[in-house]
Amino acid sequence: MSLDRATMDERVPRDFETLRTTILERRESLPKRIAQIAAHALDNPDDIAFGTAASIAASAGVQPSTLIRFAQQLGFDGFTSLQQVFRERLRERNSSYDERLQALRAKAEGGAGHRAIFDGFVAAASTSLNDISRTLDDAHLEDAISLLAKAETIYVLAKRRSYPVASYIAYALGKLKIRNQLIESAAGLNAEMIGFATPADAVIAISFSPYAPATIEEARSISEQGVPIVAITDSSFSPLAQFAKVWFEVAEADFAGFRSLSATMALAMALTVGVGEKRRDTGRKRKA
Amino acid sequence: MSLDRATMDERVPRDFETLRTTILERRESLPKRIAQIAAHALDNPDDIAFGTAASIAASAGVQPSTLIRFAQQLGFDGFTSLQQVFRERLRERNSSYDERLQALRAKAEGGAGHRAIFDGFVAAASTSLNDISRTLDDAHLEDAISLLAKAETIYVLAKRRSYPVASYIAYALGKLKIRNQLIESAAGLNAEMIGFATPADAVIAISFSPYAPATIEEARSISEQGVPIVAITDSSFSPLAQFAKVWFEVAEADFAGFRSLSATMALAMALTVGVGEKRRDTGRKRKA
DNA sequence: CCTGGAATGGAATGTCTGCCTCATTTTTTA
DNA sequence: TAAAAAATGAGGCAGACATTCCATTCCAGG
Repeated sequence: MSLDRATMDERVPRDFETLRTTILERRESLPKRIAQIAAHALDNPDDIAFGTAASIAASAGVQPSTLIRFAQQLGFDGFTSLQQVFRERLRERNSSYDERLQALRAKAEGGAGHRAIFDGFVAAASTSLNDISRTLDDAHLEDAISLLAKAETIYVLAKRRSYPVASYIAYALGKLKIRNQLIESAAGLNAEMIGFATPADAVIAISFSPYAPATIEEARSISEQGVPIVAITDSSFSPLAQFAKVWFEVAEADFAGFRSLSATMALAMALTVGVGEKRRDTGRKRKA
Repeated sequence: MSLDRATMDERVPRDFETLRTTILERRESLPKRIAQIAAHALDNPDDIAFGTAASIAASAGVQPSTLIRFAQQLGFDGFTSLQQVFRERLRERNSSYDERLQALRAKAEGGAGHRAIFDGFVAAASTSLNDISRTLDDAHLEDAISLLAKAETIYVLAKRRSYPVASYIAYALGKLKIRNQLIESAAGLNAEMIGFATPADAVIAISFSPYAPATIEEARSISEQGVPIVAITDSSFSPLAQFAKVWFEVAEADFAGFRSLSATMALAMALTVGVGEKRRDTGRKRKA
């Protein structure tokens, strides 16, 4: 009993990723019905893991025998061995994101020592990132970037808890050679600084509850001068929202009374780099 | 055809969590062999999902018929329906952390528009958090917190990219009523400020490659005064590490040339709140 | 110590499984 | 266009499967 060389030389994919890559590589060269199964398999891996050859074949619209031929073509000795790979994928895949977070939170609440505190902040940051990734509105992002990209100078306005974000935005804008002005409260010259802003400029204002009165006041004053504002805040009732042309609602999780900044940071970076890219593109177009 | 009332009234657990709870509730009242299976099922849910009645029974050390009786006792009409619940659990559990990150990264690389940039930063932040969660040394954390908790004044030293973290630490320490001094470069009075520090104080210094020369220089000068330093940096070759009593290696992922700050932030928060807690505890002990 | 009923073990059963084979169709090659 | 090769469909078969049934064991109550 001897298998032909081609079959023997072929390494049988033992893990899902390899299998996936193999299938995608050969996609073009596969017979019609086999390709049909290949597509179905990659689209519904869970069905392959749990179904029977007959049920899978039916839902892929082919004969069971074709399914077996598909498996054999990949180097498996039958459908069952192929199925093992799909099952292993479910079995070995890490605990879900939620389970991981739950574990972290459990450690943070029940755990002793300072490691628990650390875990709590990591969990809060992860949760925040997860939330914003789900809820961020693409259109708002585009609008905000367009608005900021047109500005001559970008003013960055934030106090207290939000100030670290503002300082990072200022740093990043500087690195991208985008003219910007961080409005700090240090020297008490904010009113004068704000006075320089014109409708050709733009503002990134960041404030979360409890809103720093100074931030609100400055935002009002600068919006009355006709300067468009992009706001990052935490609810639609935020006083910042009413002054803003575009505003983002960012819900940050908190731990030990300190809210995370990770989601706000990610958004801030996206805005900054987005503006940088947009300016480069526009610049190129103008030159051309 | 009529089922007896007891069976009819009993709601069949349709999801894994309900099933789990039900089993744990009845644990005491279950016959020996059935309990044996119950324990095995909750300990090896994946095996129940994939195995056959015979294989599961064997690995639990019972007869297949007992397995079926177990399922029926829970209100299922057979082993197969019970198995569905275990399979559903695997099917519905969210895609793994890695898959989620890969998807984000894929979108960030392949995707168009500014959403891709945002996804990239979220992915970088998640990766960083994940990494630090794995690699952070609990002992270092304890050491650093002890060191900082004893300090009369905590000096916070960071420039450029790390400055946002420093400003957040300063903000948080302030909220916790812990005396601290942020060393900014603004007024050029850093040397004088540093001169005030004594060995009874402590420093949190943050710097990543390319290390801001000023930060290094100030760290050196302050350590020569005998002030202990807790450093957050990115490699053991960092010039900061040599001056530090305790140092943390934080590997931040980057996107579009900007490194994430999320891991550093989480660590910074943990240090800050950890010091706050330690001080409260010590205060209580002293009073008592 | 007996006894009735529940719990358990193990073999019997009928269904369904994966896989093979072979006839038929489609595609490729000459 | 004819012949050869590959791909496909469909039925059949051996084995594995979940389940049932019945004999045996265990255990509480008298």
